[in-house]
Amino acid sequence: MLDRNYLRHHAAEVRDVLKVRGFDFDLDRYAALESSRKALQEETETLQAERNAKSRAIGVAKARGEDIAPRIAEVGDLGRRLDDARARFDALRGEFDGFLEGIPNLPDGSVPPGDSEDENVEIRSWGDRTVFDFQPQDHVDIAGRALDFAAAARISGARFSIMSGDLARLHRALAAFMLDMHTREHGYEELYVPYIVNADALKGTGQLPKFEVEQFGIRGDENYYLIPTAEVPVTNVIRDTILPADALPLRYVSHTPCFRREAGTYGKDTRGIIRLHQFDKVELVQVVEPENSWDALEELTSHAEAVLKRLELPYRAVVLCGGDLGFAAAKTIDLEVWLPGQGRFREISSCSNYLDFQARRMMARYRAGDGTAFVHTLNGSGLAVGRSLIAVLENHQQGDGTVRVPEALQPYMSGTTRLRFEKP
RNA sequence: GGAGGGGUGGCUGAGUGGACGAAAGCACUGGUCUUGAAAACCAGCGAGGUUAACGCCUCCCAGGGUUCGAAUCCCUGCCCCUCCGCCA
Repeated sequence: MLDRNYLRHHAAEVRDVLKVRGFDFDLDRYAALESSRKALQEETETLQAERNAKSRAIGVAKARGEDIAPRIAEVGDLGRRLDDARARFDALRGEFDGFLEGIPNLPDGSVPPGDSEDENVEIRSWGDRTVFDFQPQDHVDIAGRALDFAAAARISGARFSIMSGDLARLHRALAAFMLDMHTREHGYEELYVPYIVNADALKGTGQLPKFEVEQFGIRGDENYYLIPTAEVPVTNVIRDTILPADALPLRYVSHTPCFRREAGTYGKDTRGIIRLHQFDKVELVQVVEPENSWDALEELTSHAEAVLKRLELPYRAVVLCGGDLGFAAAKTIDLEVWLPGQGRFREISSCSNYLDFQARRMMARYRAGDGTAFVHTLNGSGLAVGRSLIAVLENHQQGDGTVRVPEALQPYMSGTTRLRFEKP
């Protein structure tokens, strides 16, 4: 949610900045809503003030033992007029709130223009694209019988998977490794959180009301949803709170499954486990003082990068262009890992600074000097576990059909250095 | 699932339908005193909206209702606690 007060004085500027992300801010509608708001608020509050004054006078008169009947008569239809004004004001406010909730965050000045991911800008890269002296396979062929889509389809449907044996174990090892690294080396506190959240939580982080179709709702209960990312429960930990200044920064890491409808992606990434309705992710969340959030974005991104390096996976970092930027983010740096099976870089982490956009929706504040101020929130994948699994399989495959277990993962695999998966 | 008891500021906790955004204590901030600190004393101290400002408005879990007037009375929901039952 944008700052209403800022919007009031910089509406035209906001419209121009939002063009960077291809959002059309309706200045006329905004002006109309704002002027109605002002008129209705004034009318309502004037009537309230009048009612308060008269009621108070009745109280005083009664205490003195005077006859209050004439005073009550004087109130007349004030109550009805007030109810009427308030009803109109409430209706307008609902409309206004809906309008404001639908406005995405302002992109930072450093966000490059562009309409699609093709216009994202690479800012750095690490490692060389893996080369093979044999014909590399993709993760589906490497994993062989350890990946069962047919059974998953029978149980659940398309875009689900079942992993077995060493593959399931490798998946678990990746998550455990990431959690340990972030808690022991990067100063994050591990959180175990609910996988089902209410609508307010999703509203707080910005998935609702605009992206309802991408969420899995719980049947029979409009208010409950499966989490699309740990960002939702973890960031909402601070909803409706005023944190003491010395509590910041908060650094949380959480491993959860993520559930996404993947609406609008039919026919895309249908092979393998690149895009599923359910996948695991280790998520990093930071809550910081406003002046530190840009440094925090760099830091958080470097924490995610550290995982890729330790797993010996070549990657590049790109800044998302305006058109590719998520609704709530002011700036996002994606980490893309090299996938030999696809011959291209694919997103494996998305690190964003939301500034006070989420904090404003969540009413998450801290004590700053005399008063309170909204915190800044950030998050990033550290990393997506399923895609990390793909990357390990494809980058560390050997000519003899085995997969080398990177040294960092070996302690989590009882020292195993090579994996061999049964072929169908 | 059954029975009962509760939700009031950062915390504890008073609050009779009328001067209550709300006693008191703790915590916190400033001051006096002190070589310094502690103690004591004095003062300040919830959040949000709106306004150029004075001010006005809203908020005592949430939503309805009664009333000239609701923290207070009524209804519904949510959450917490205790006991019983069930359960991993």
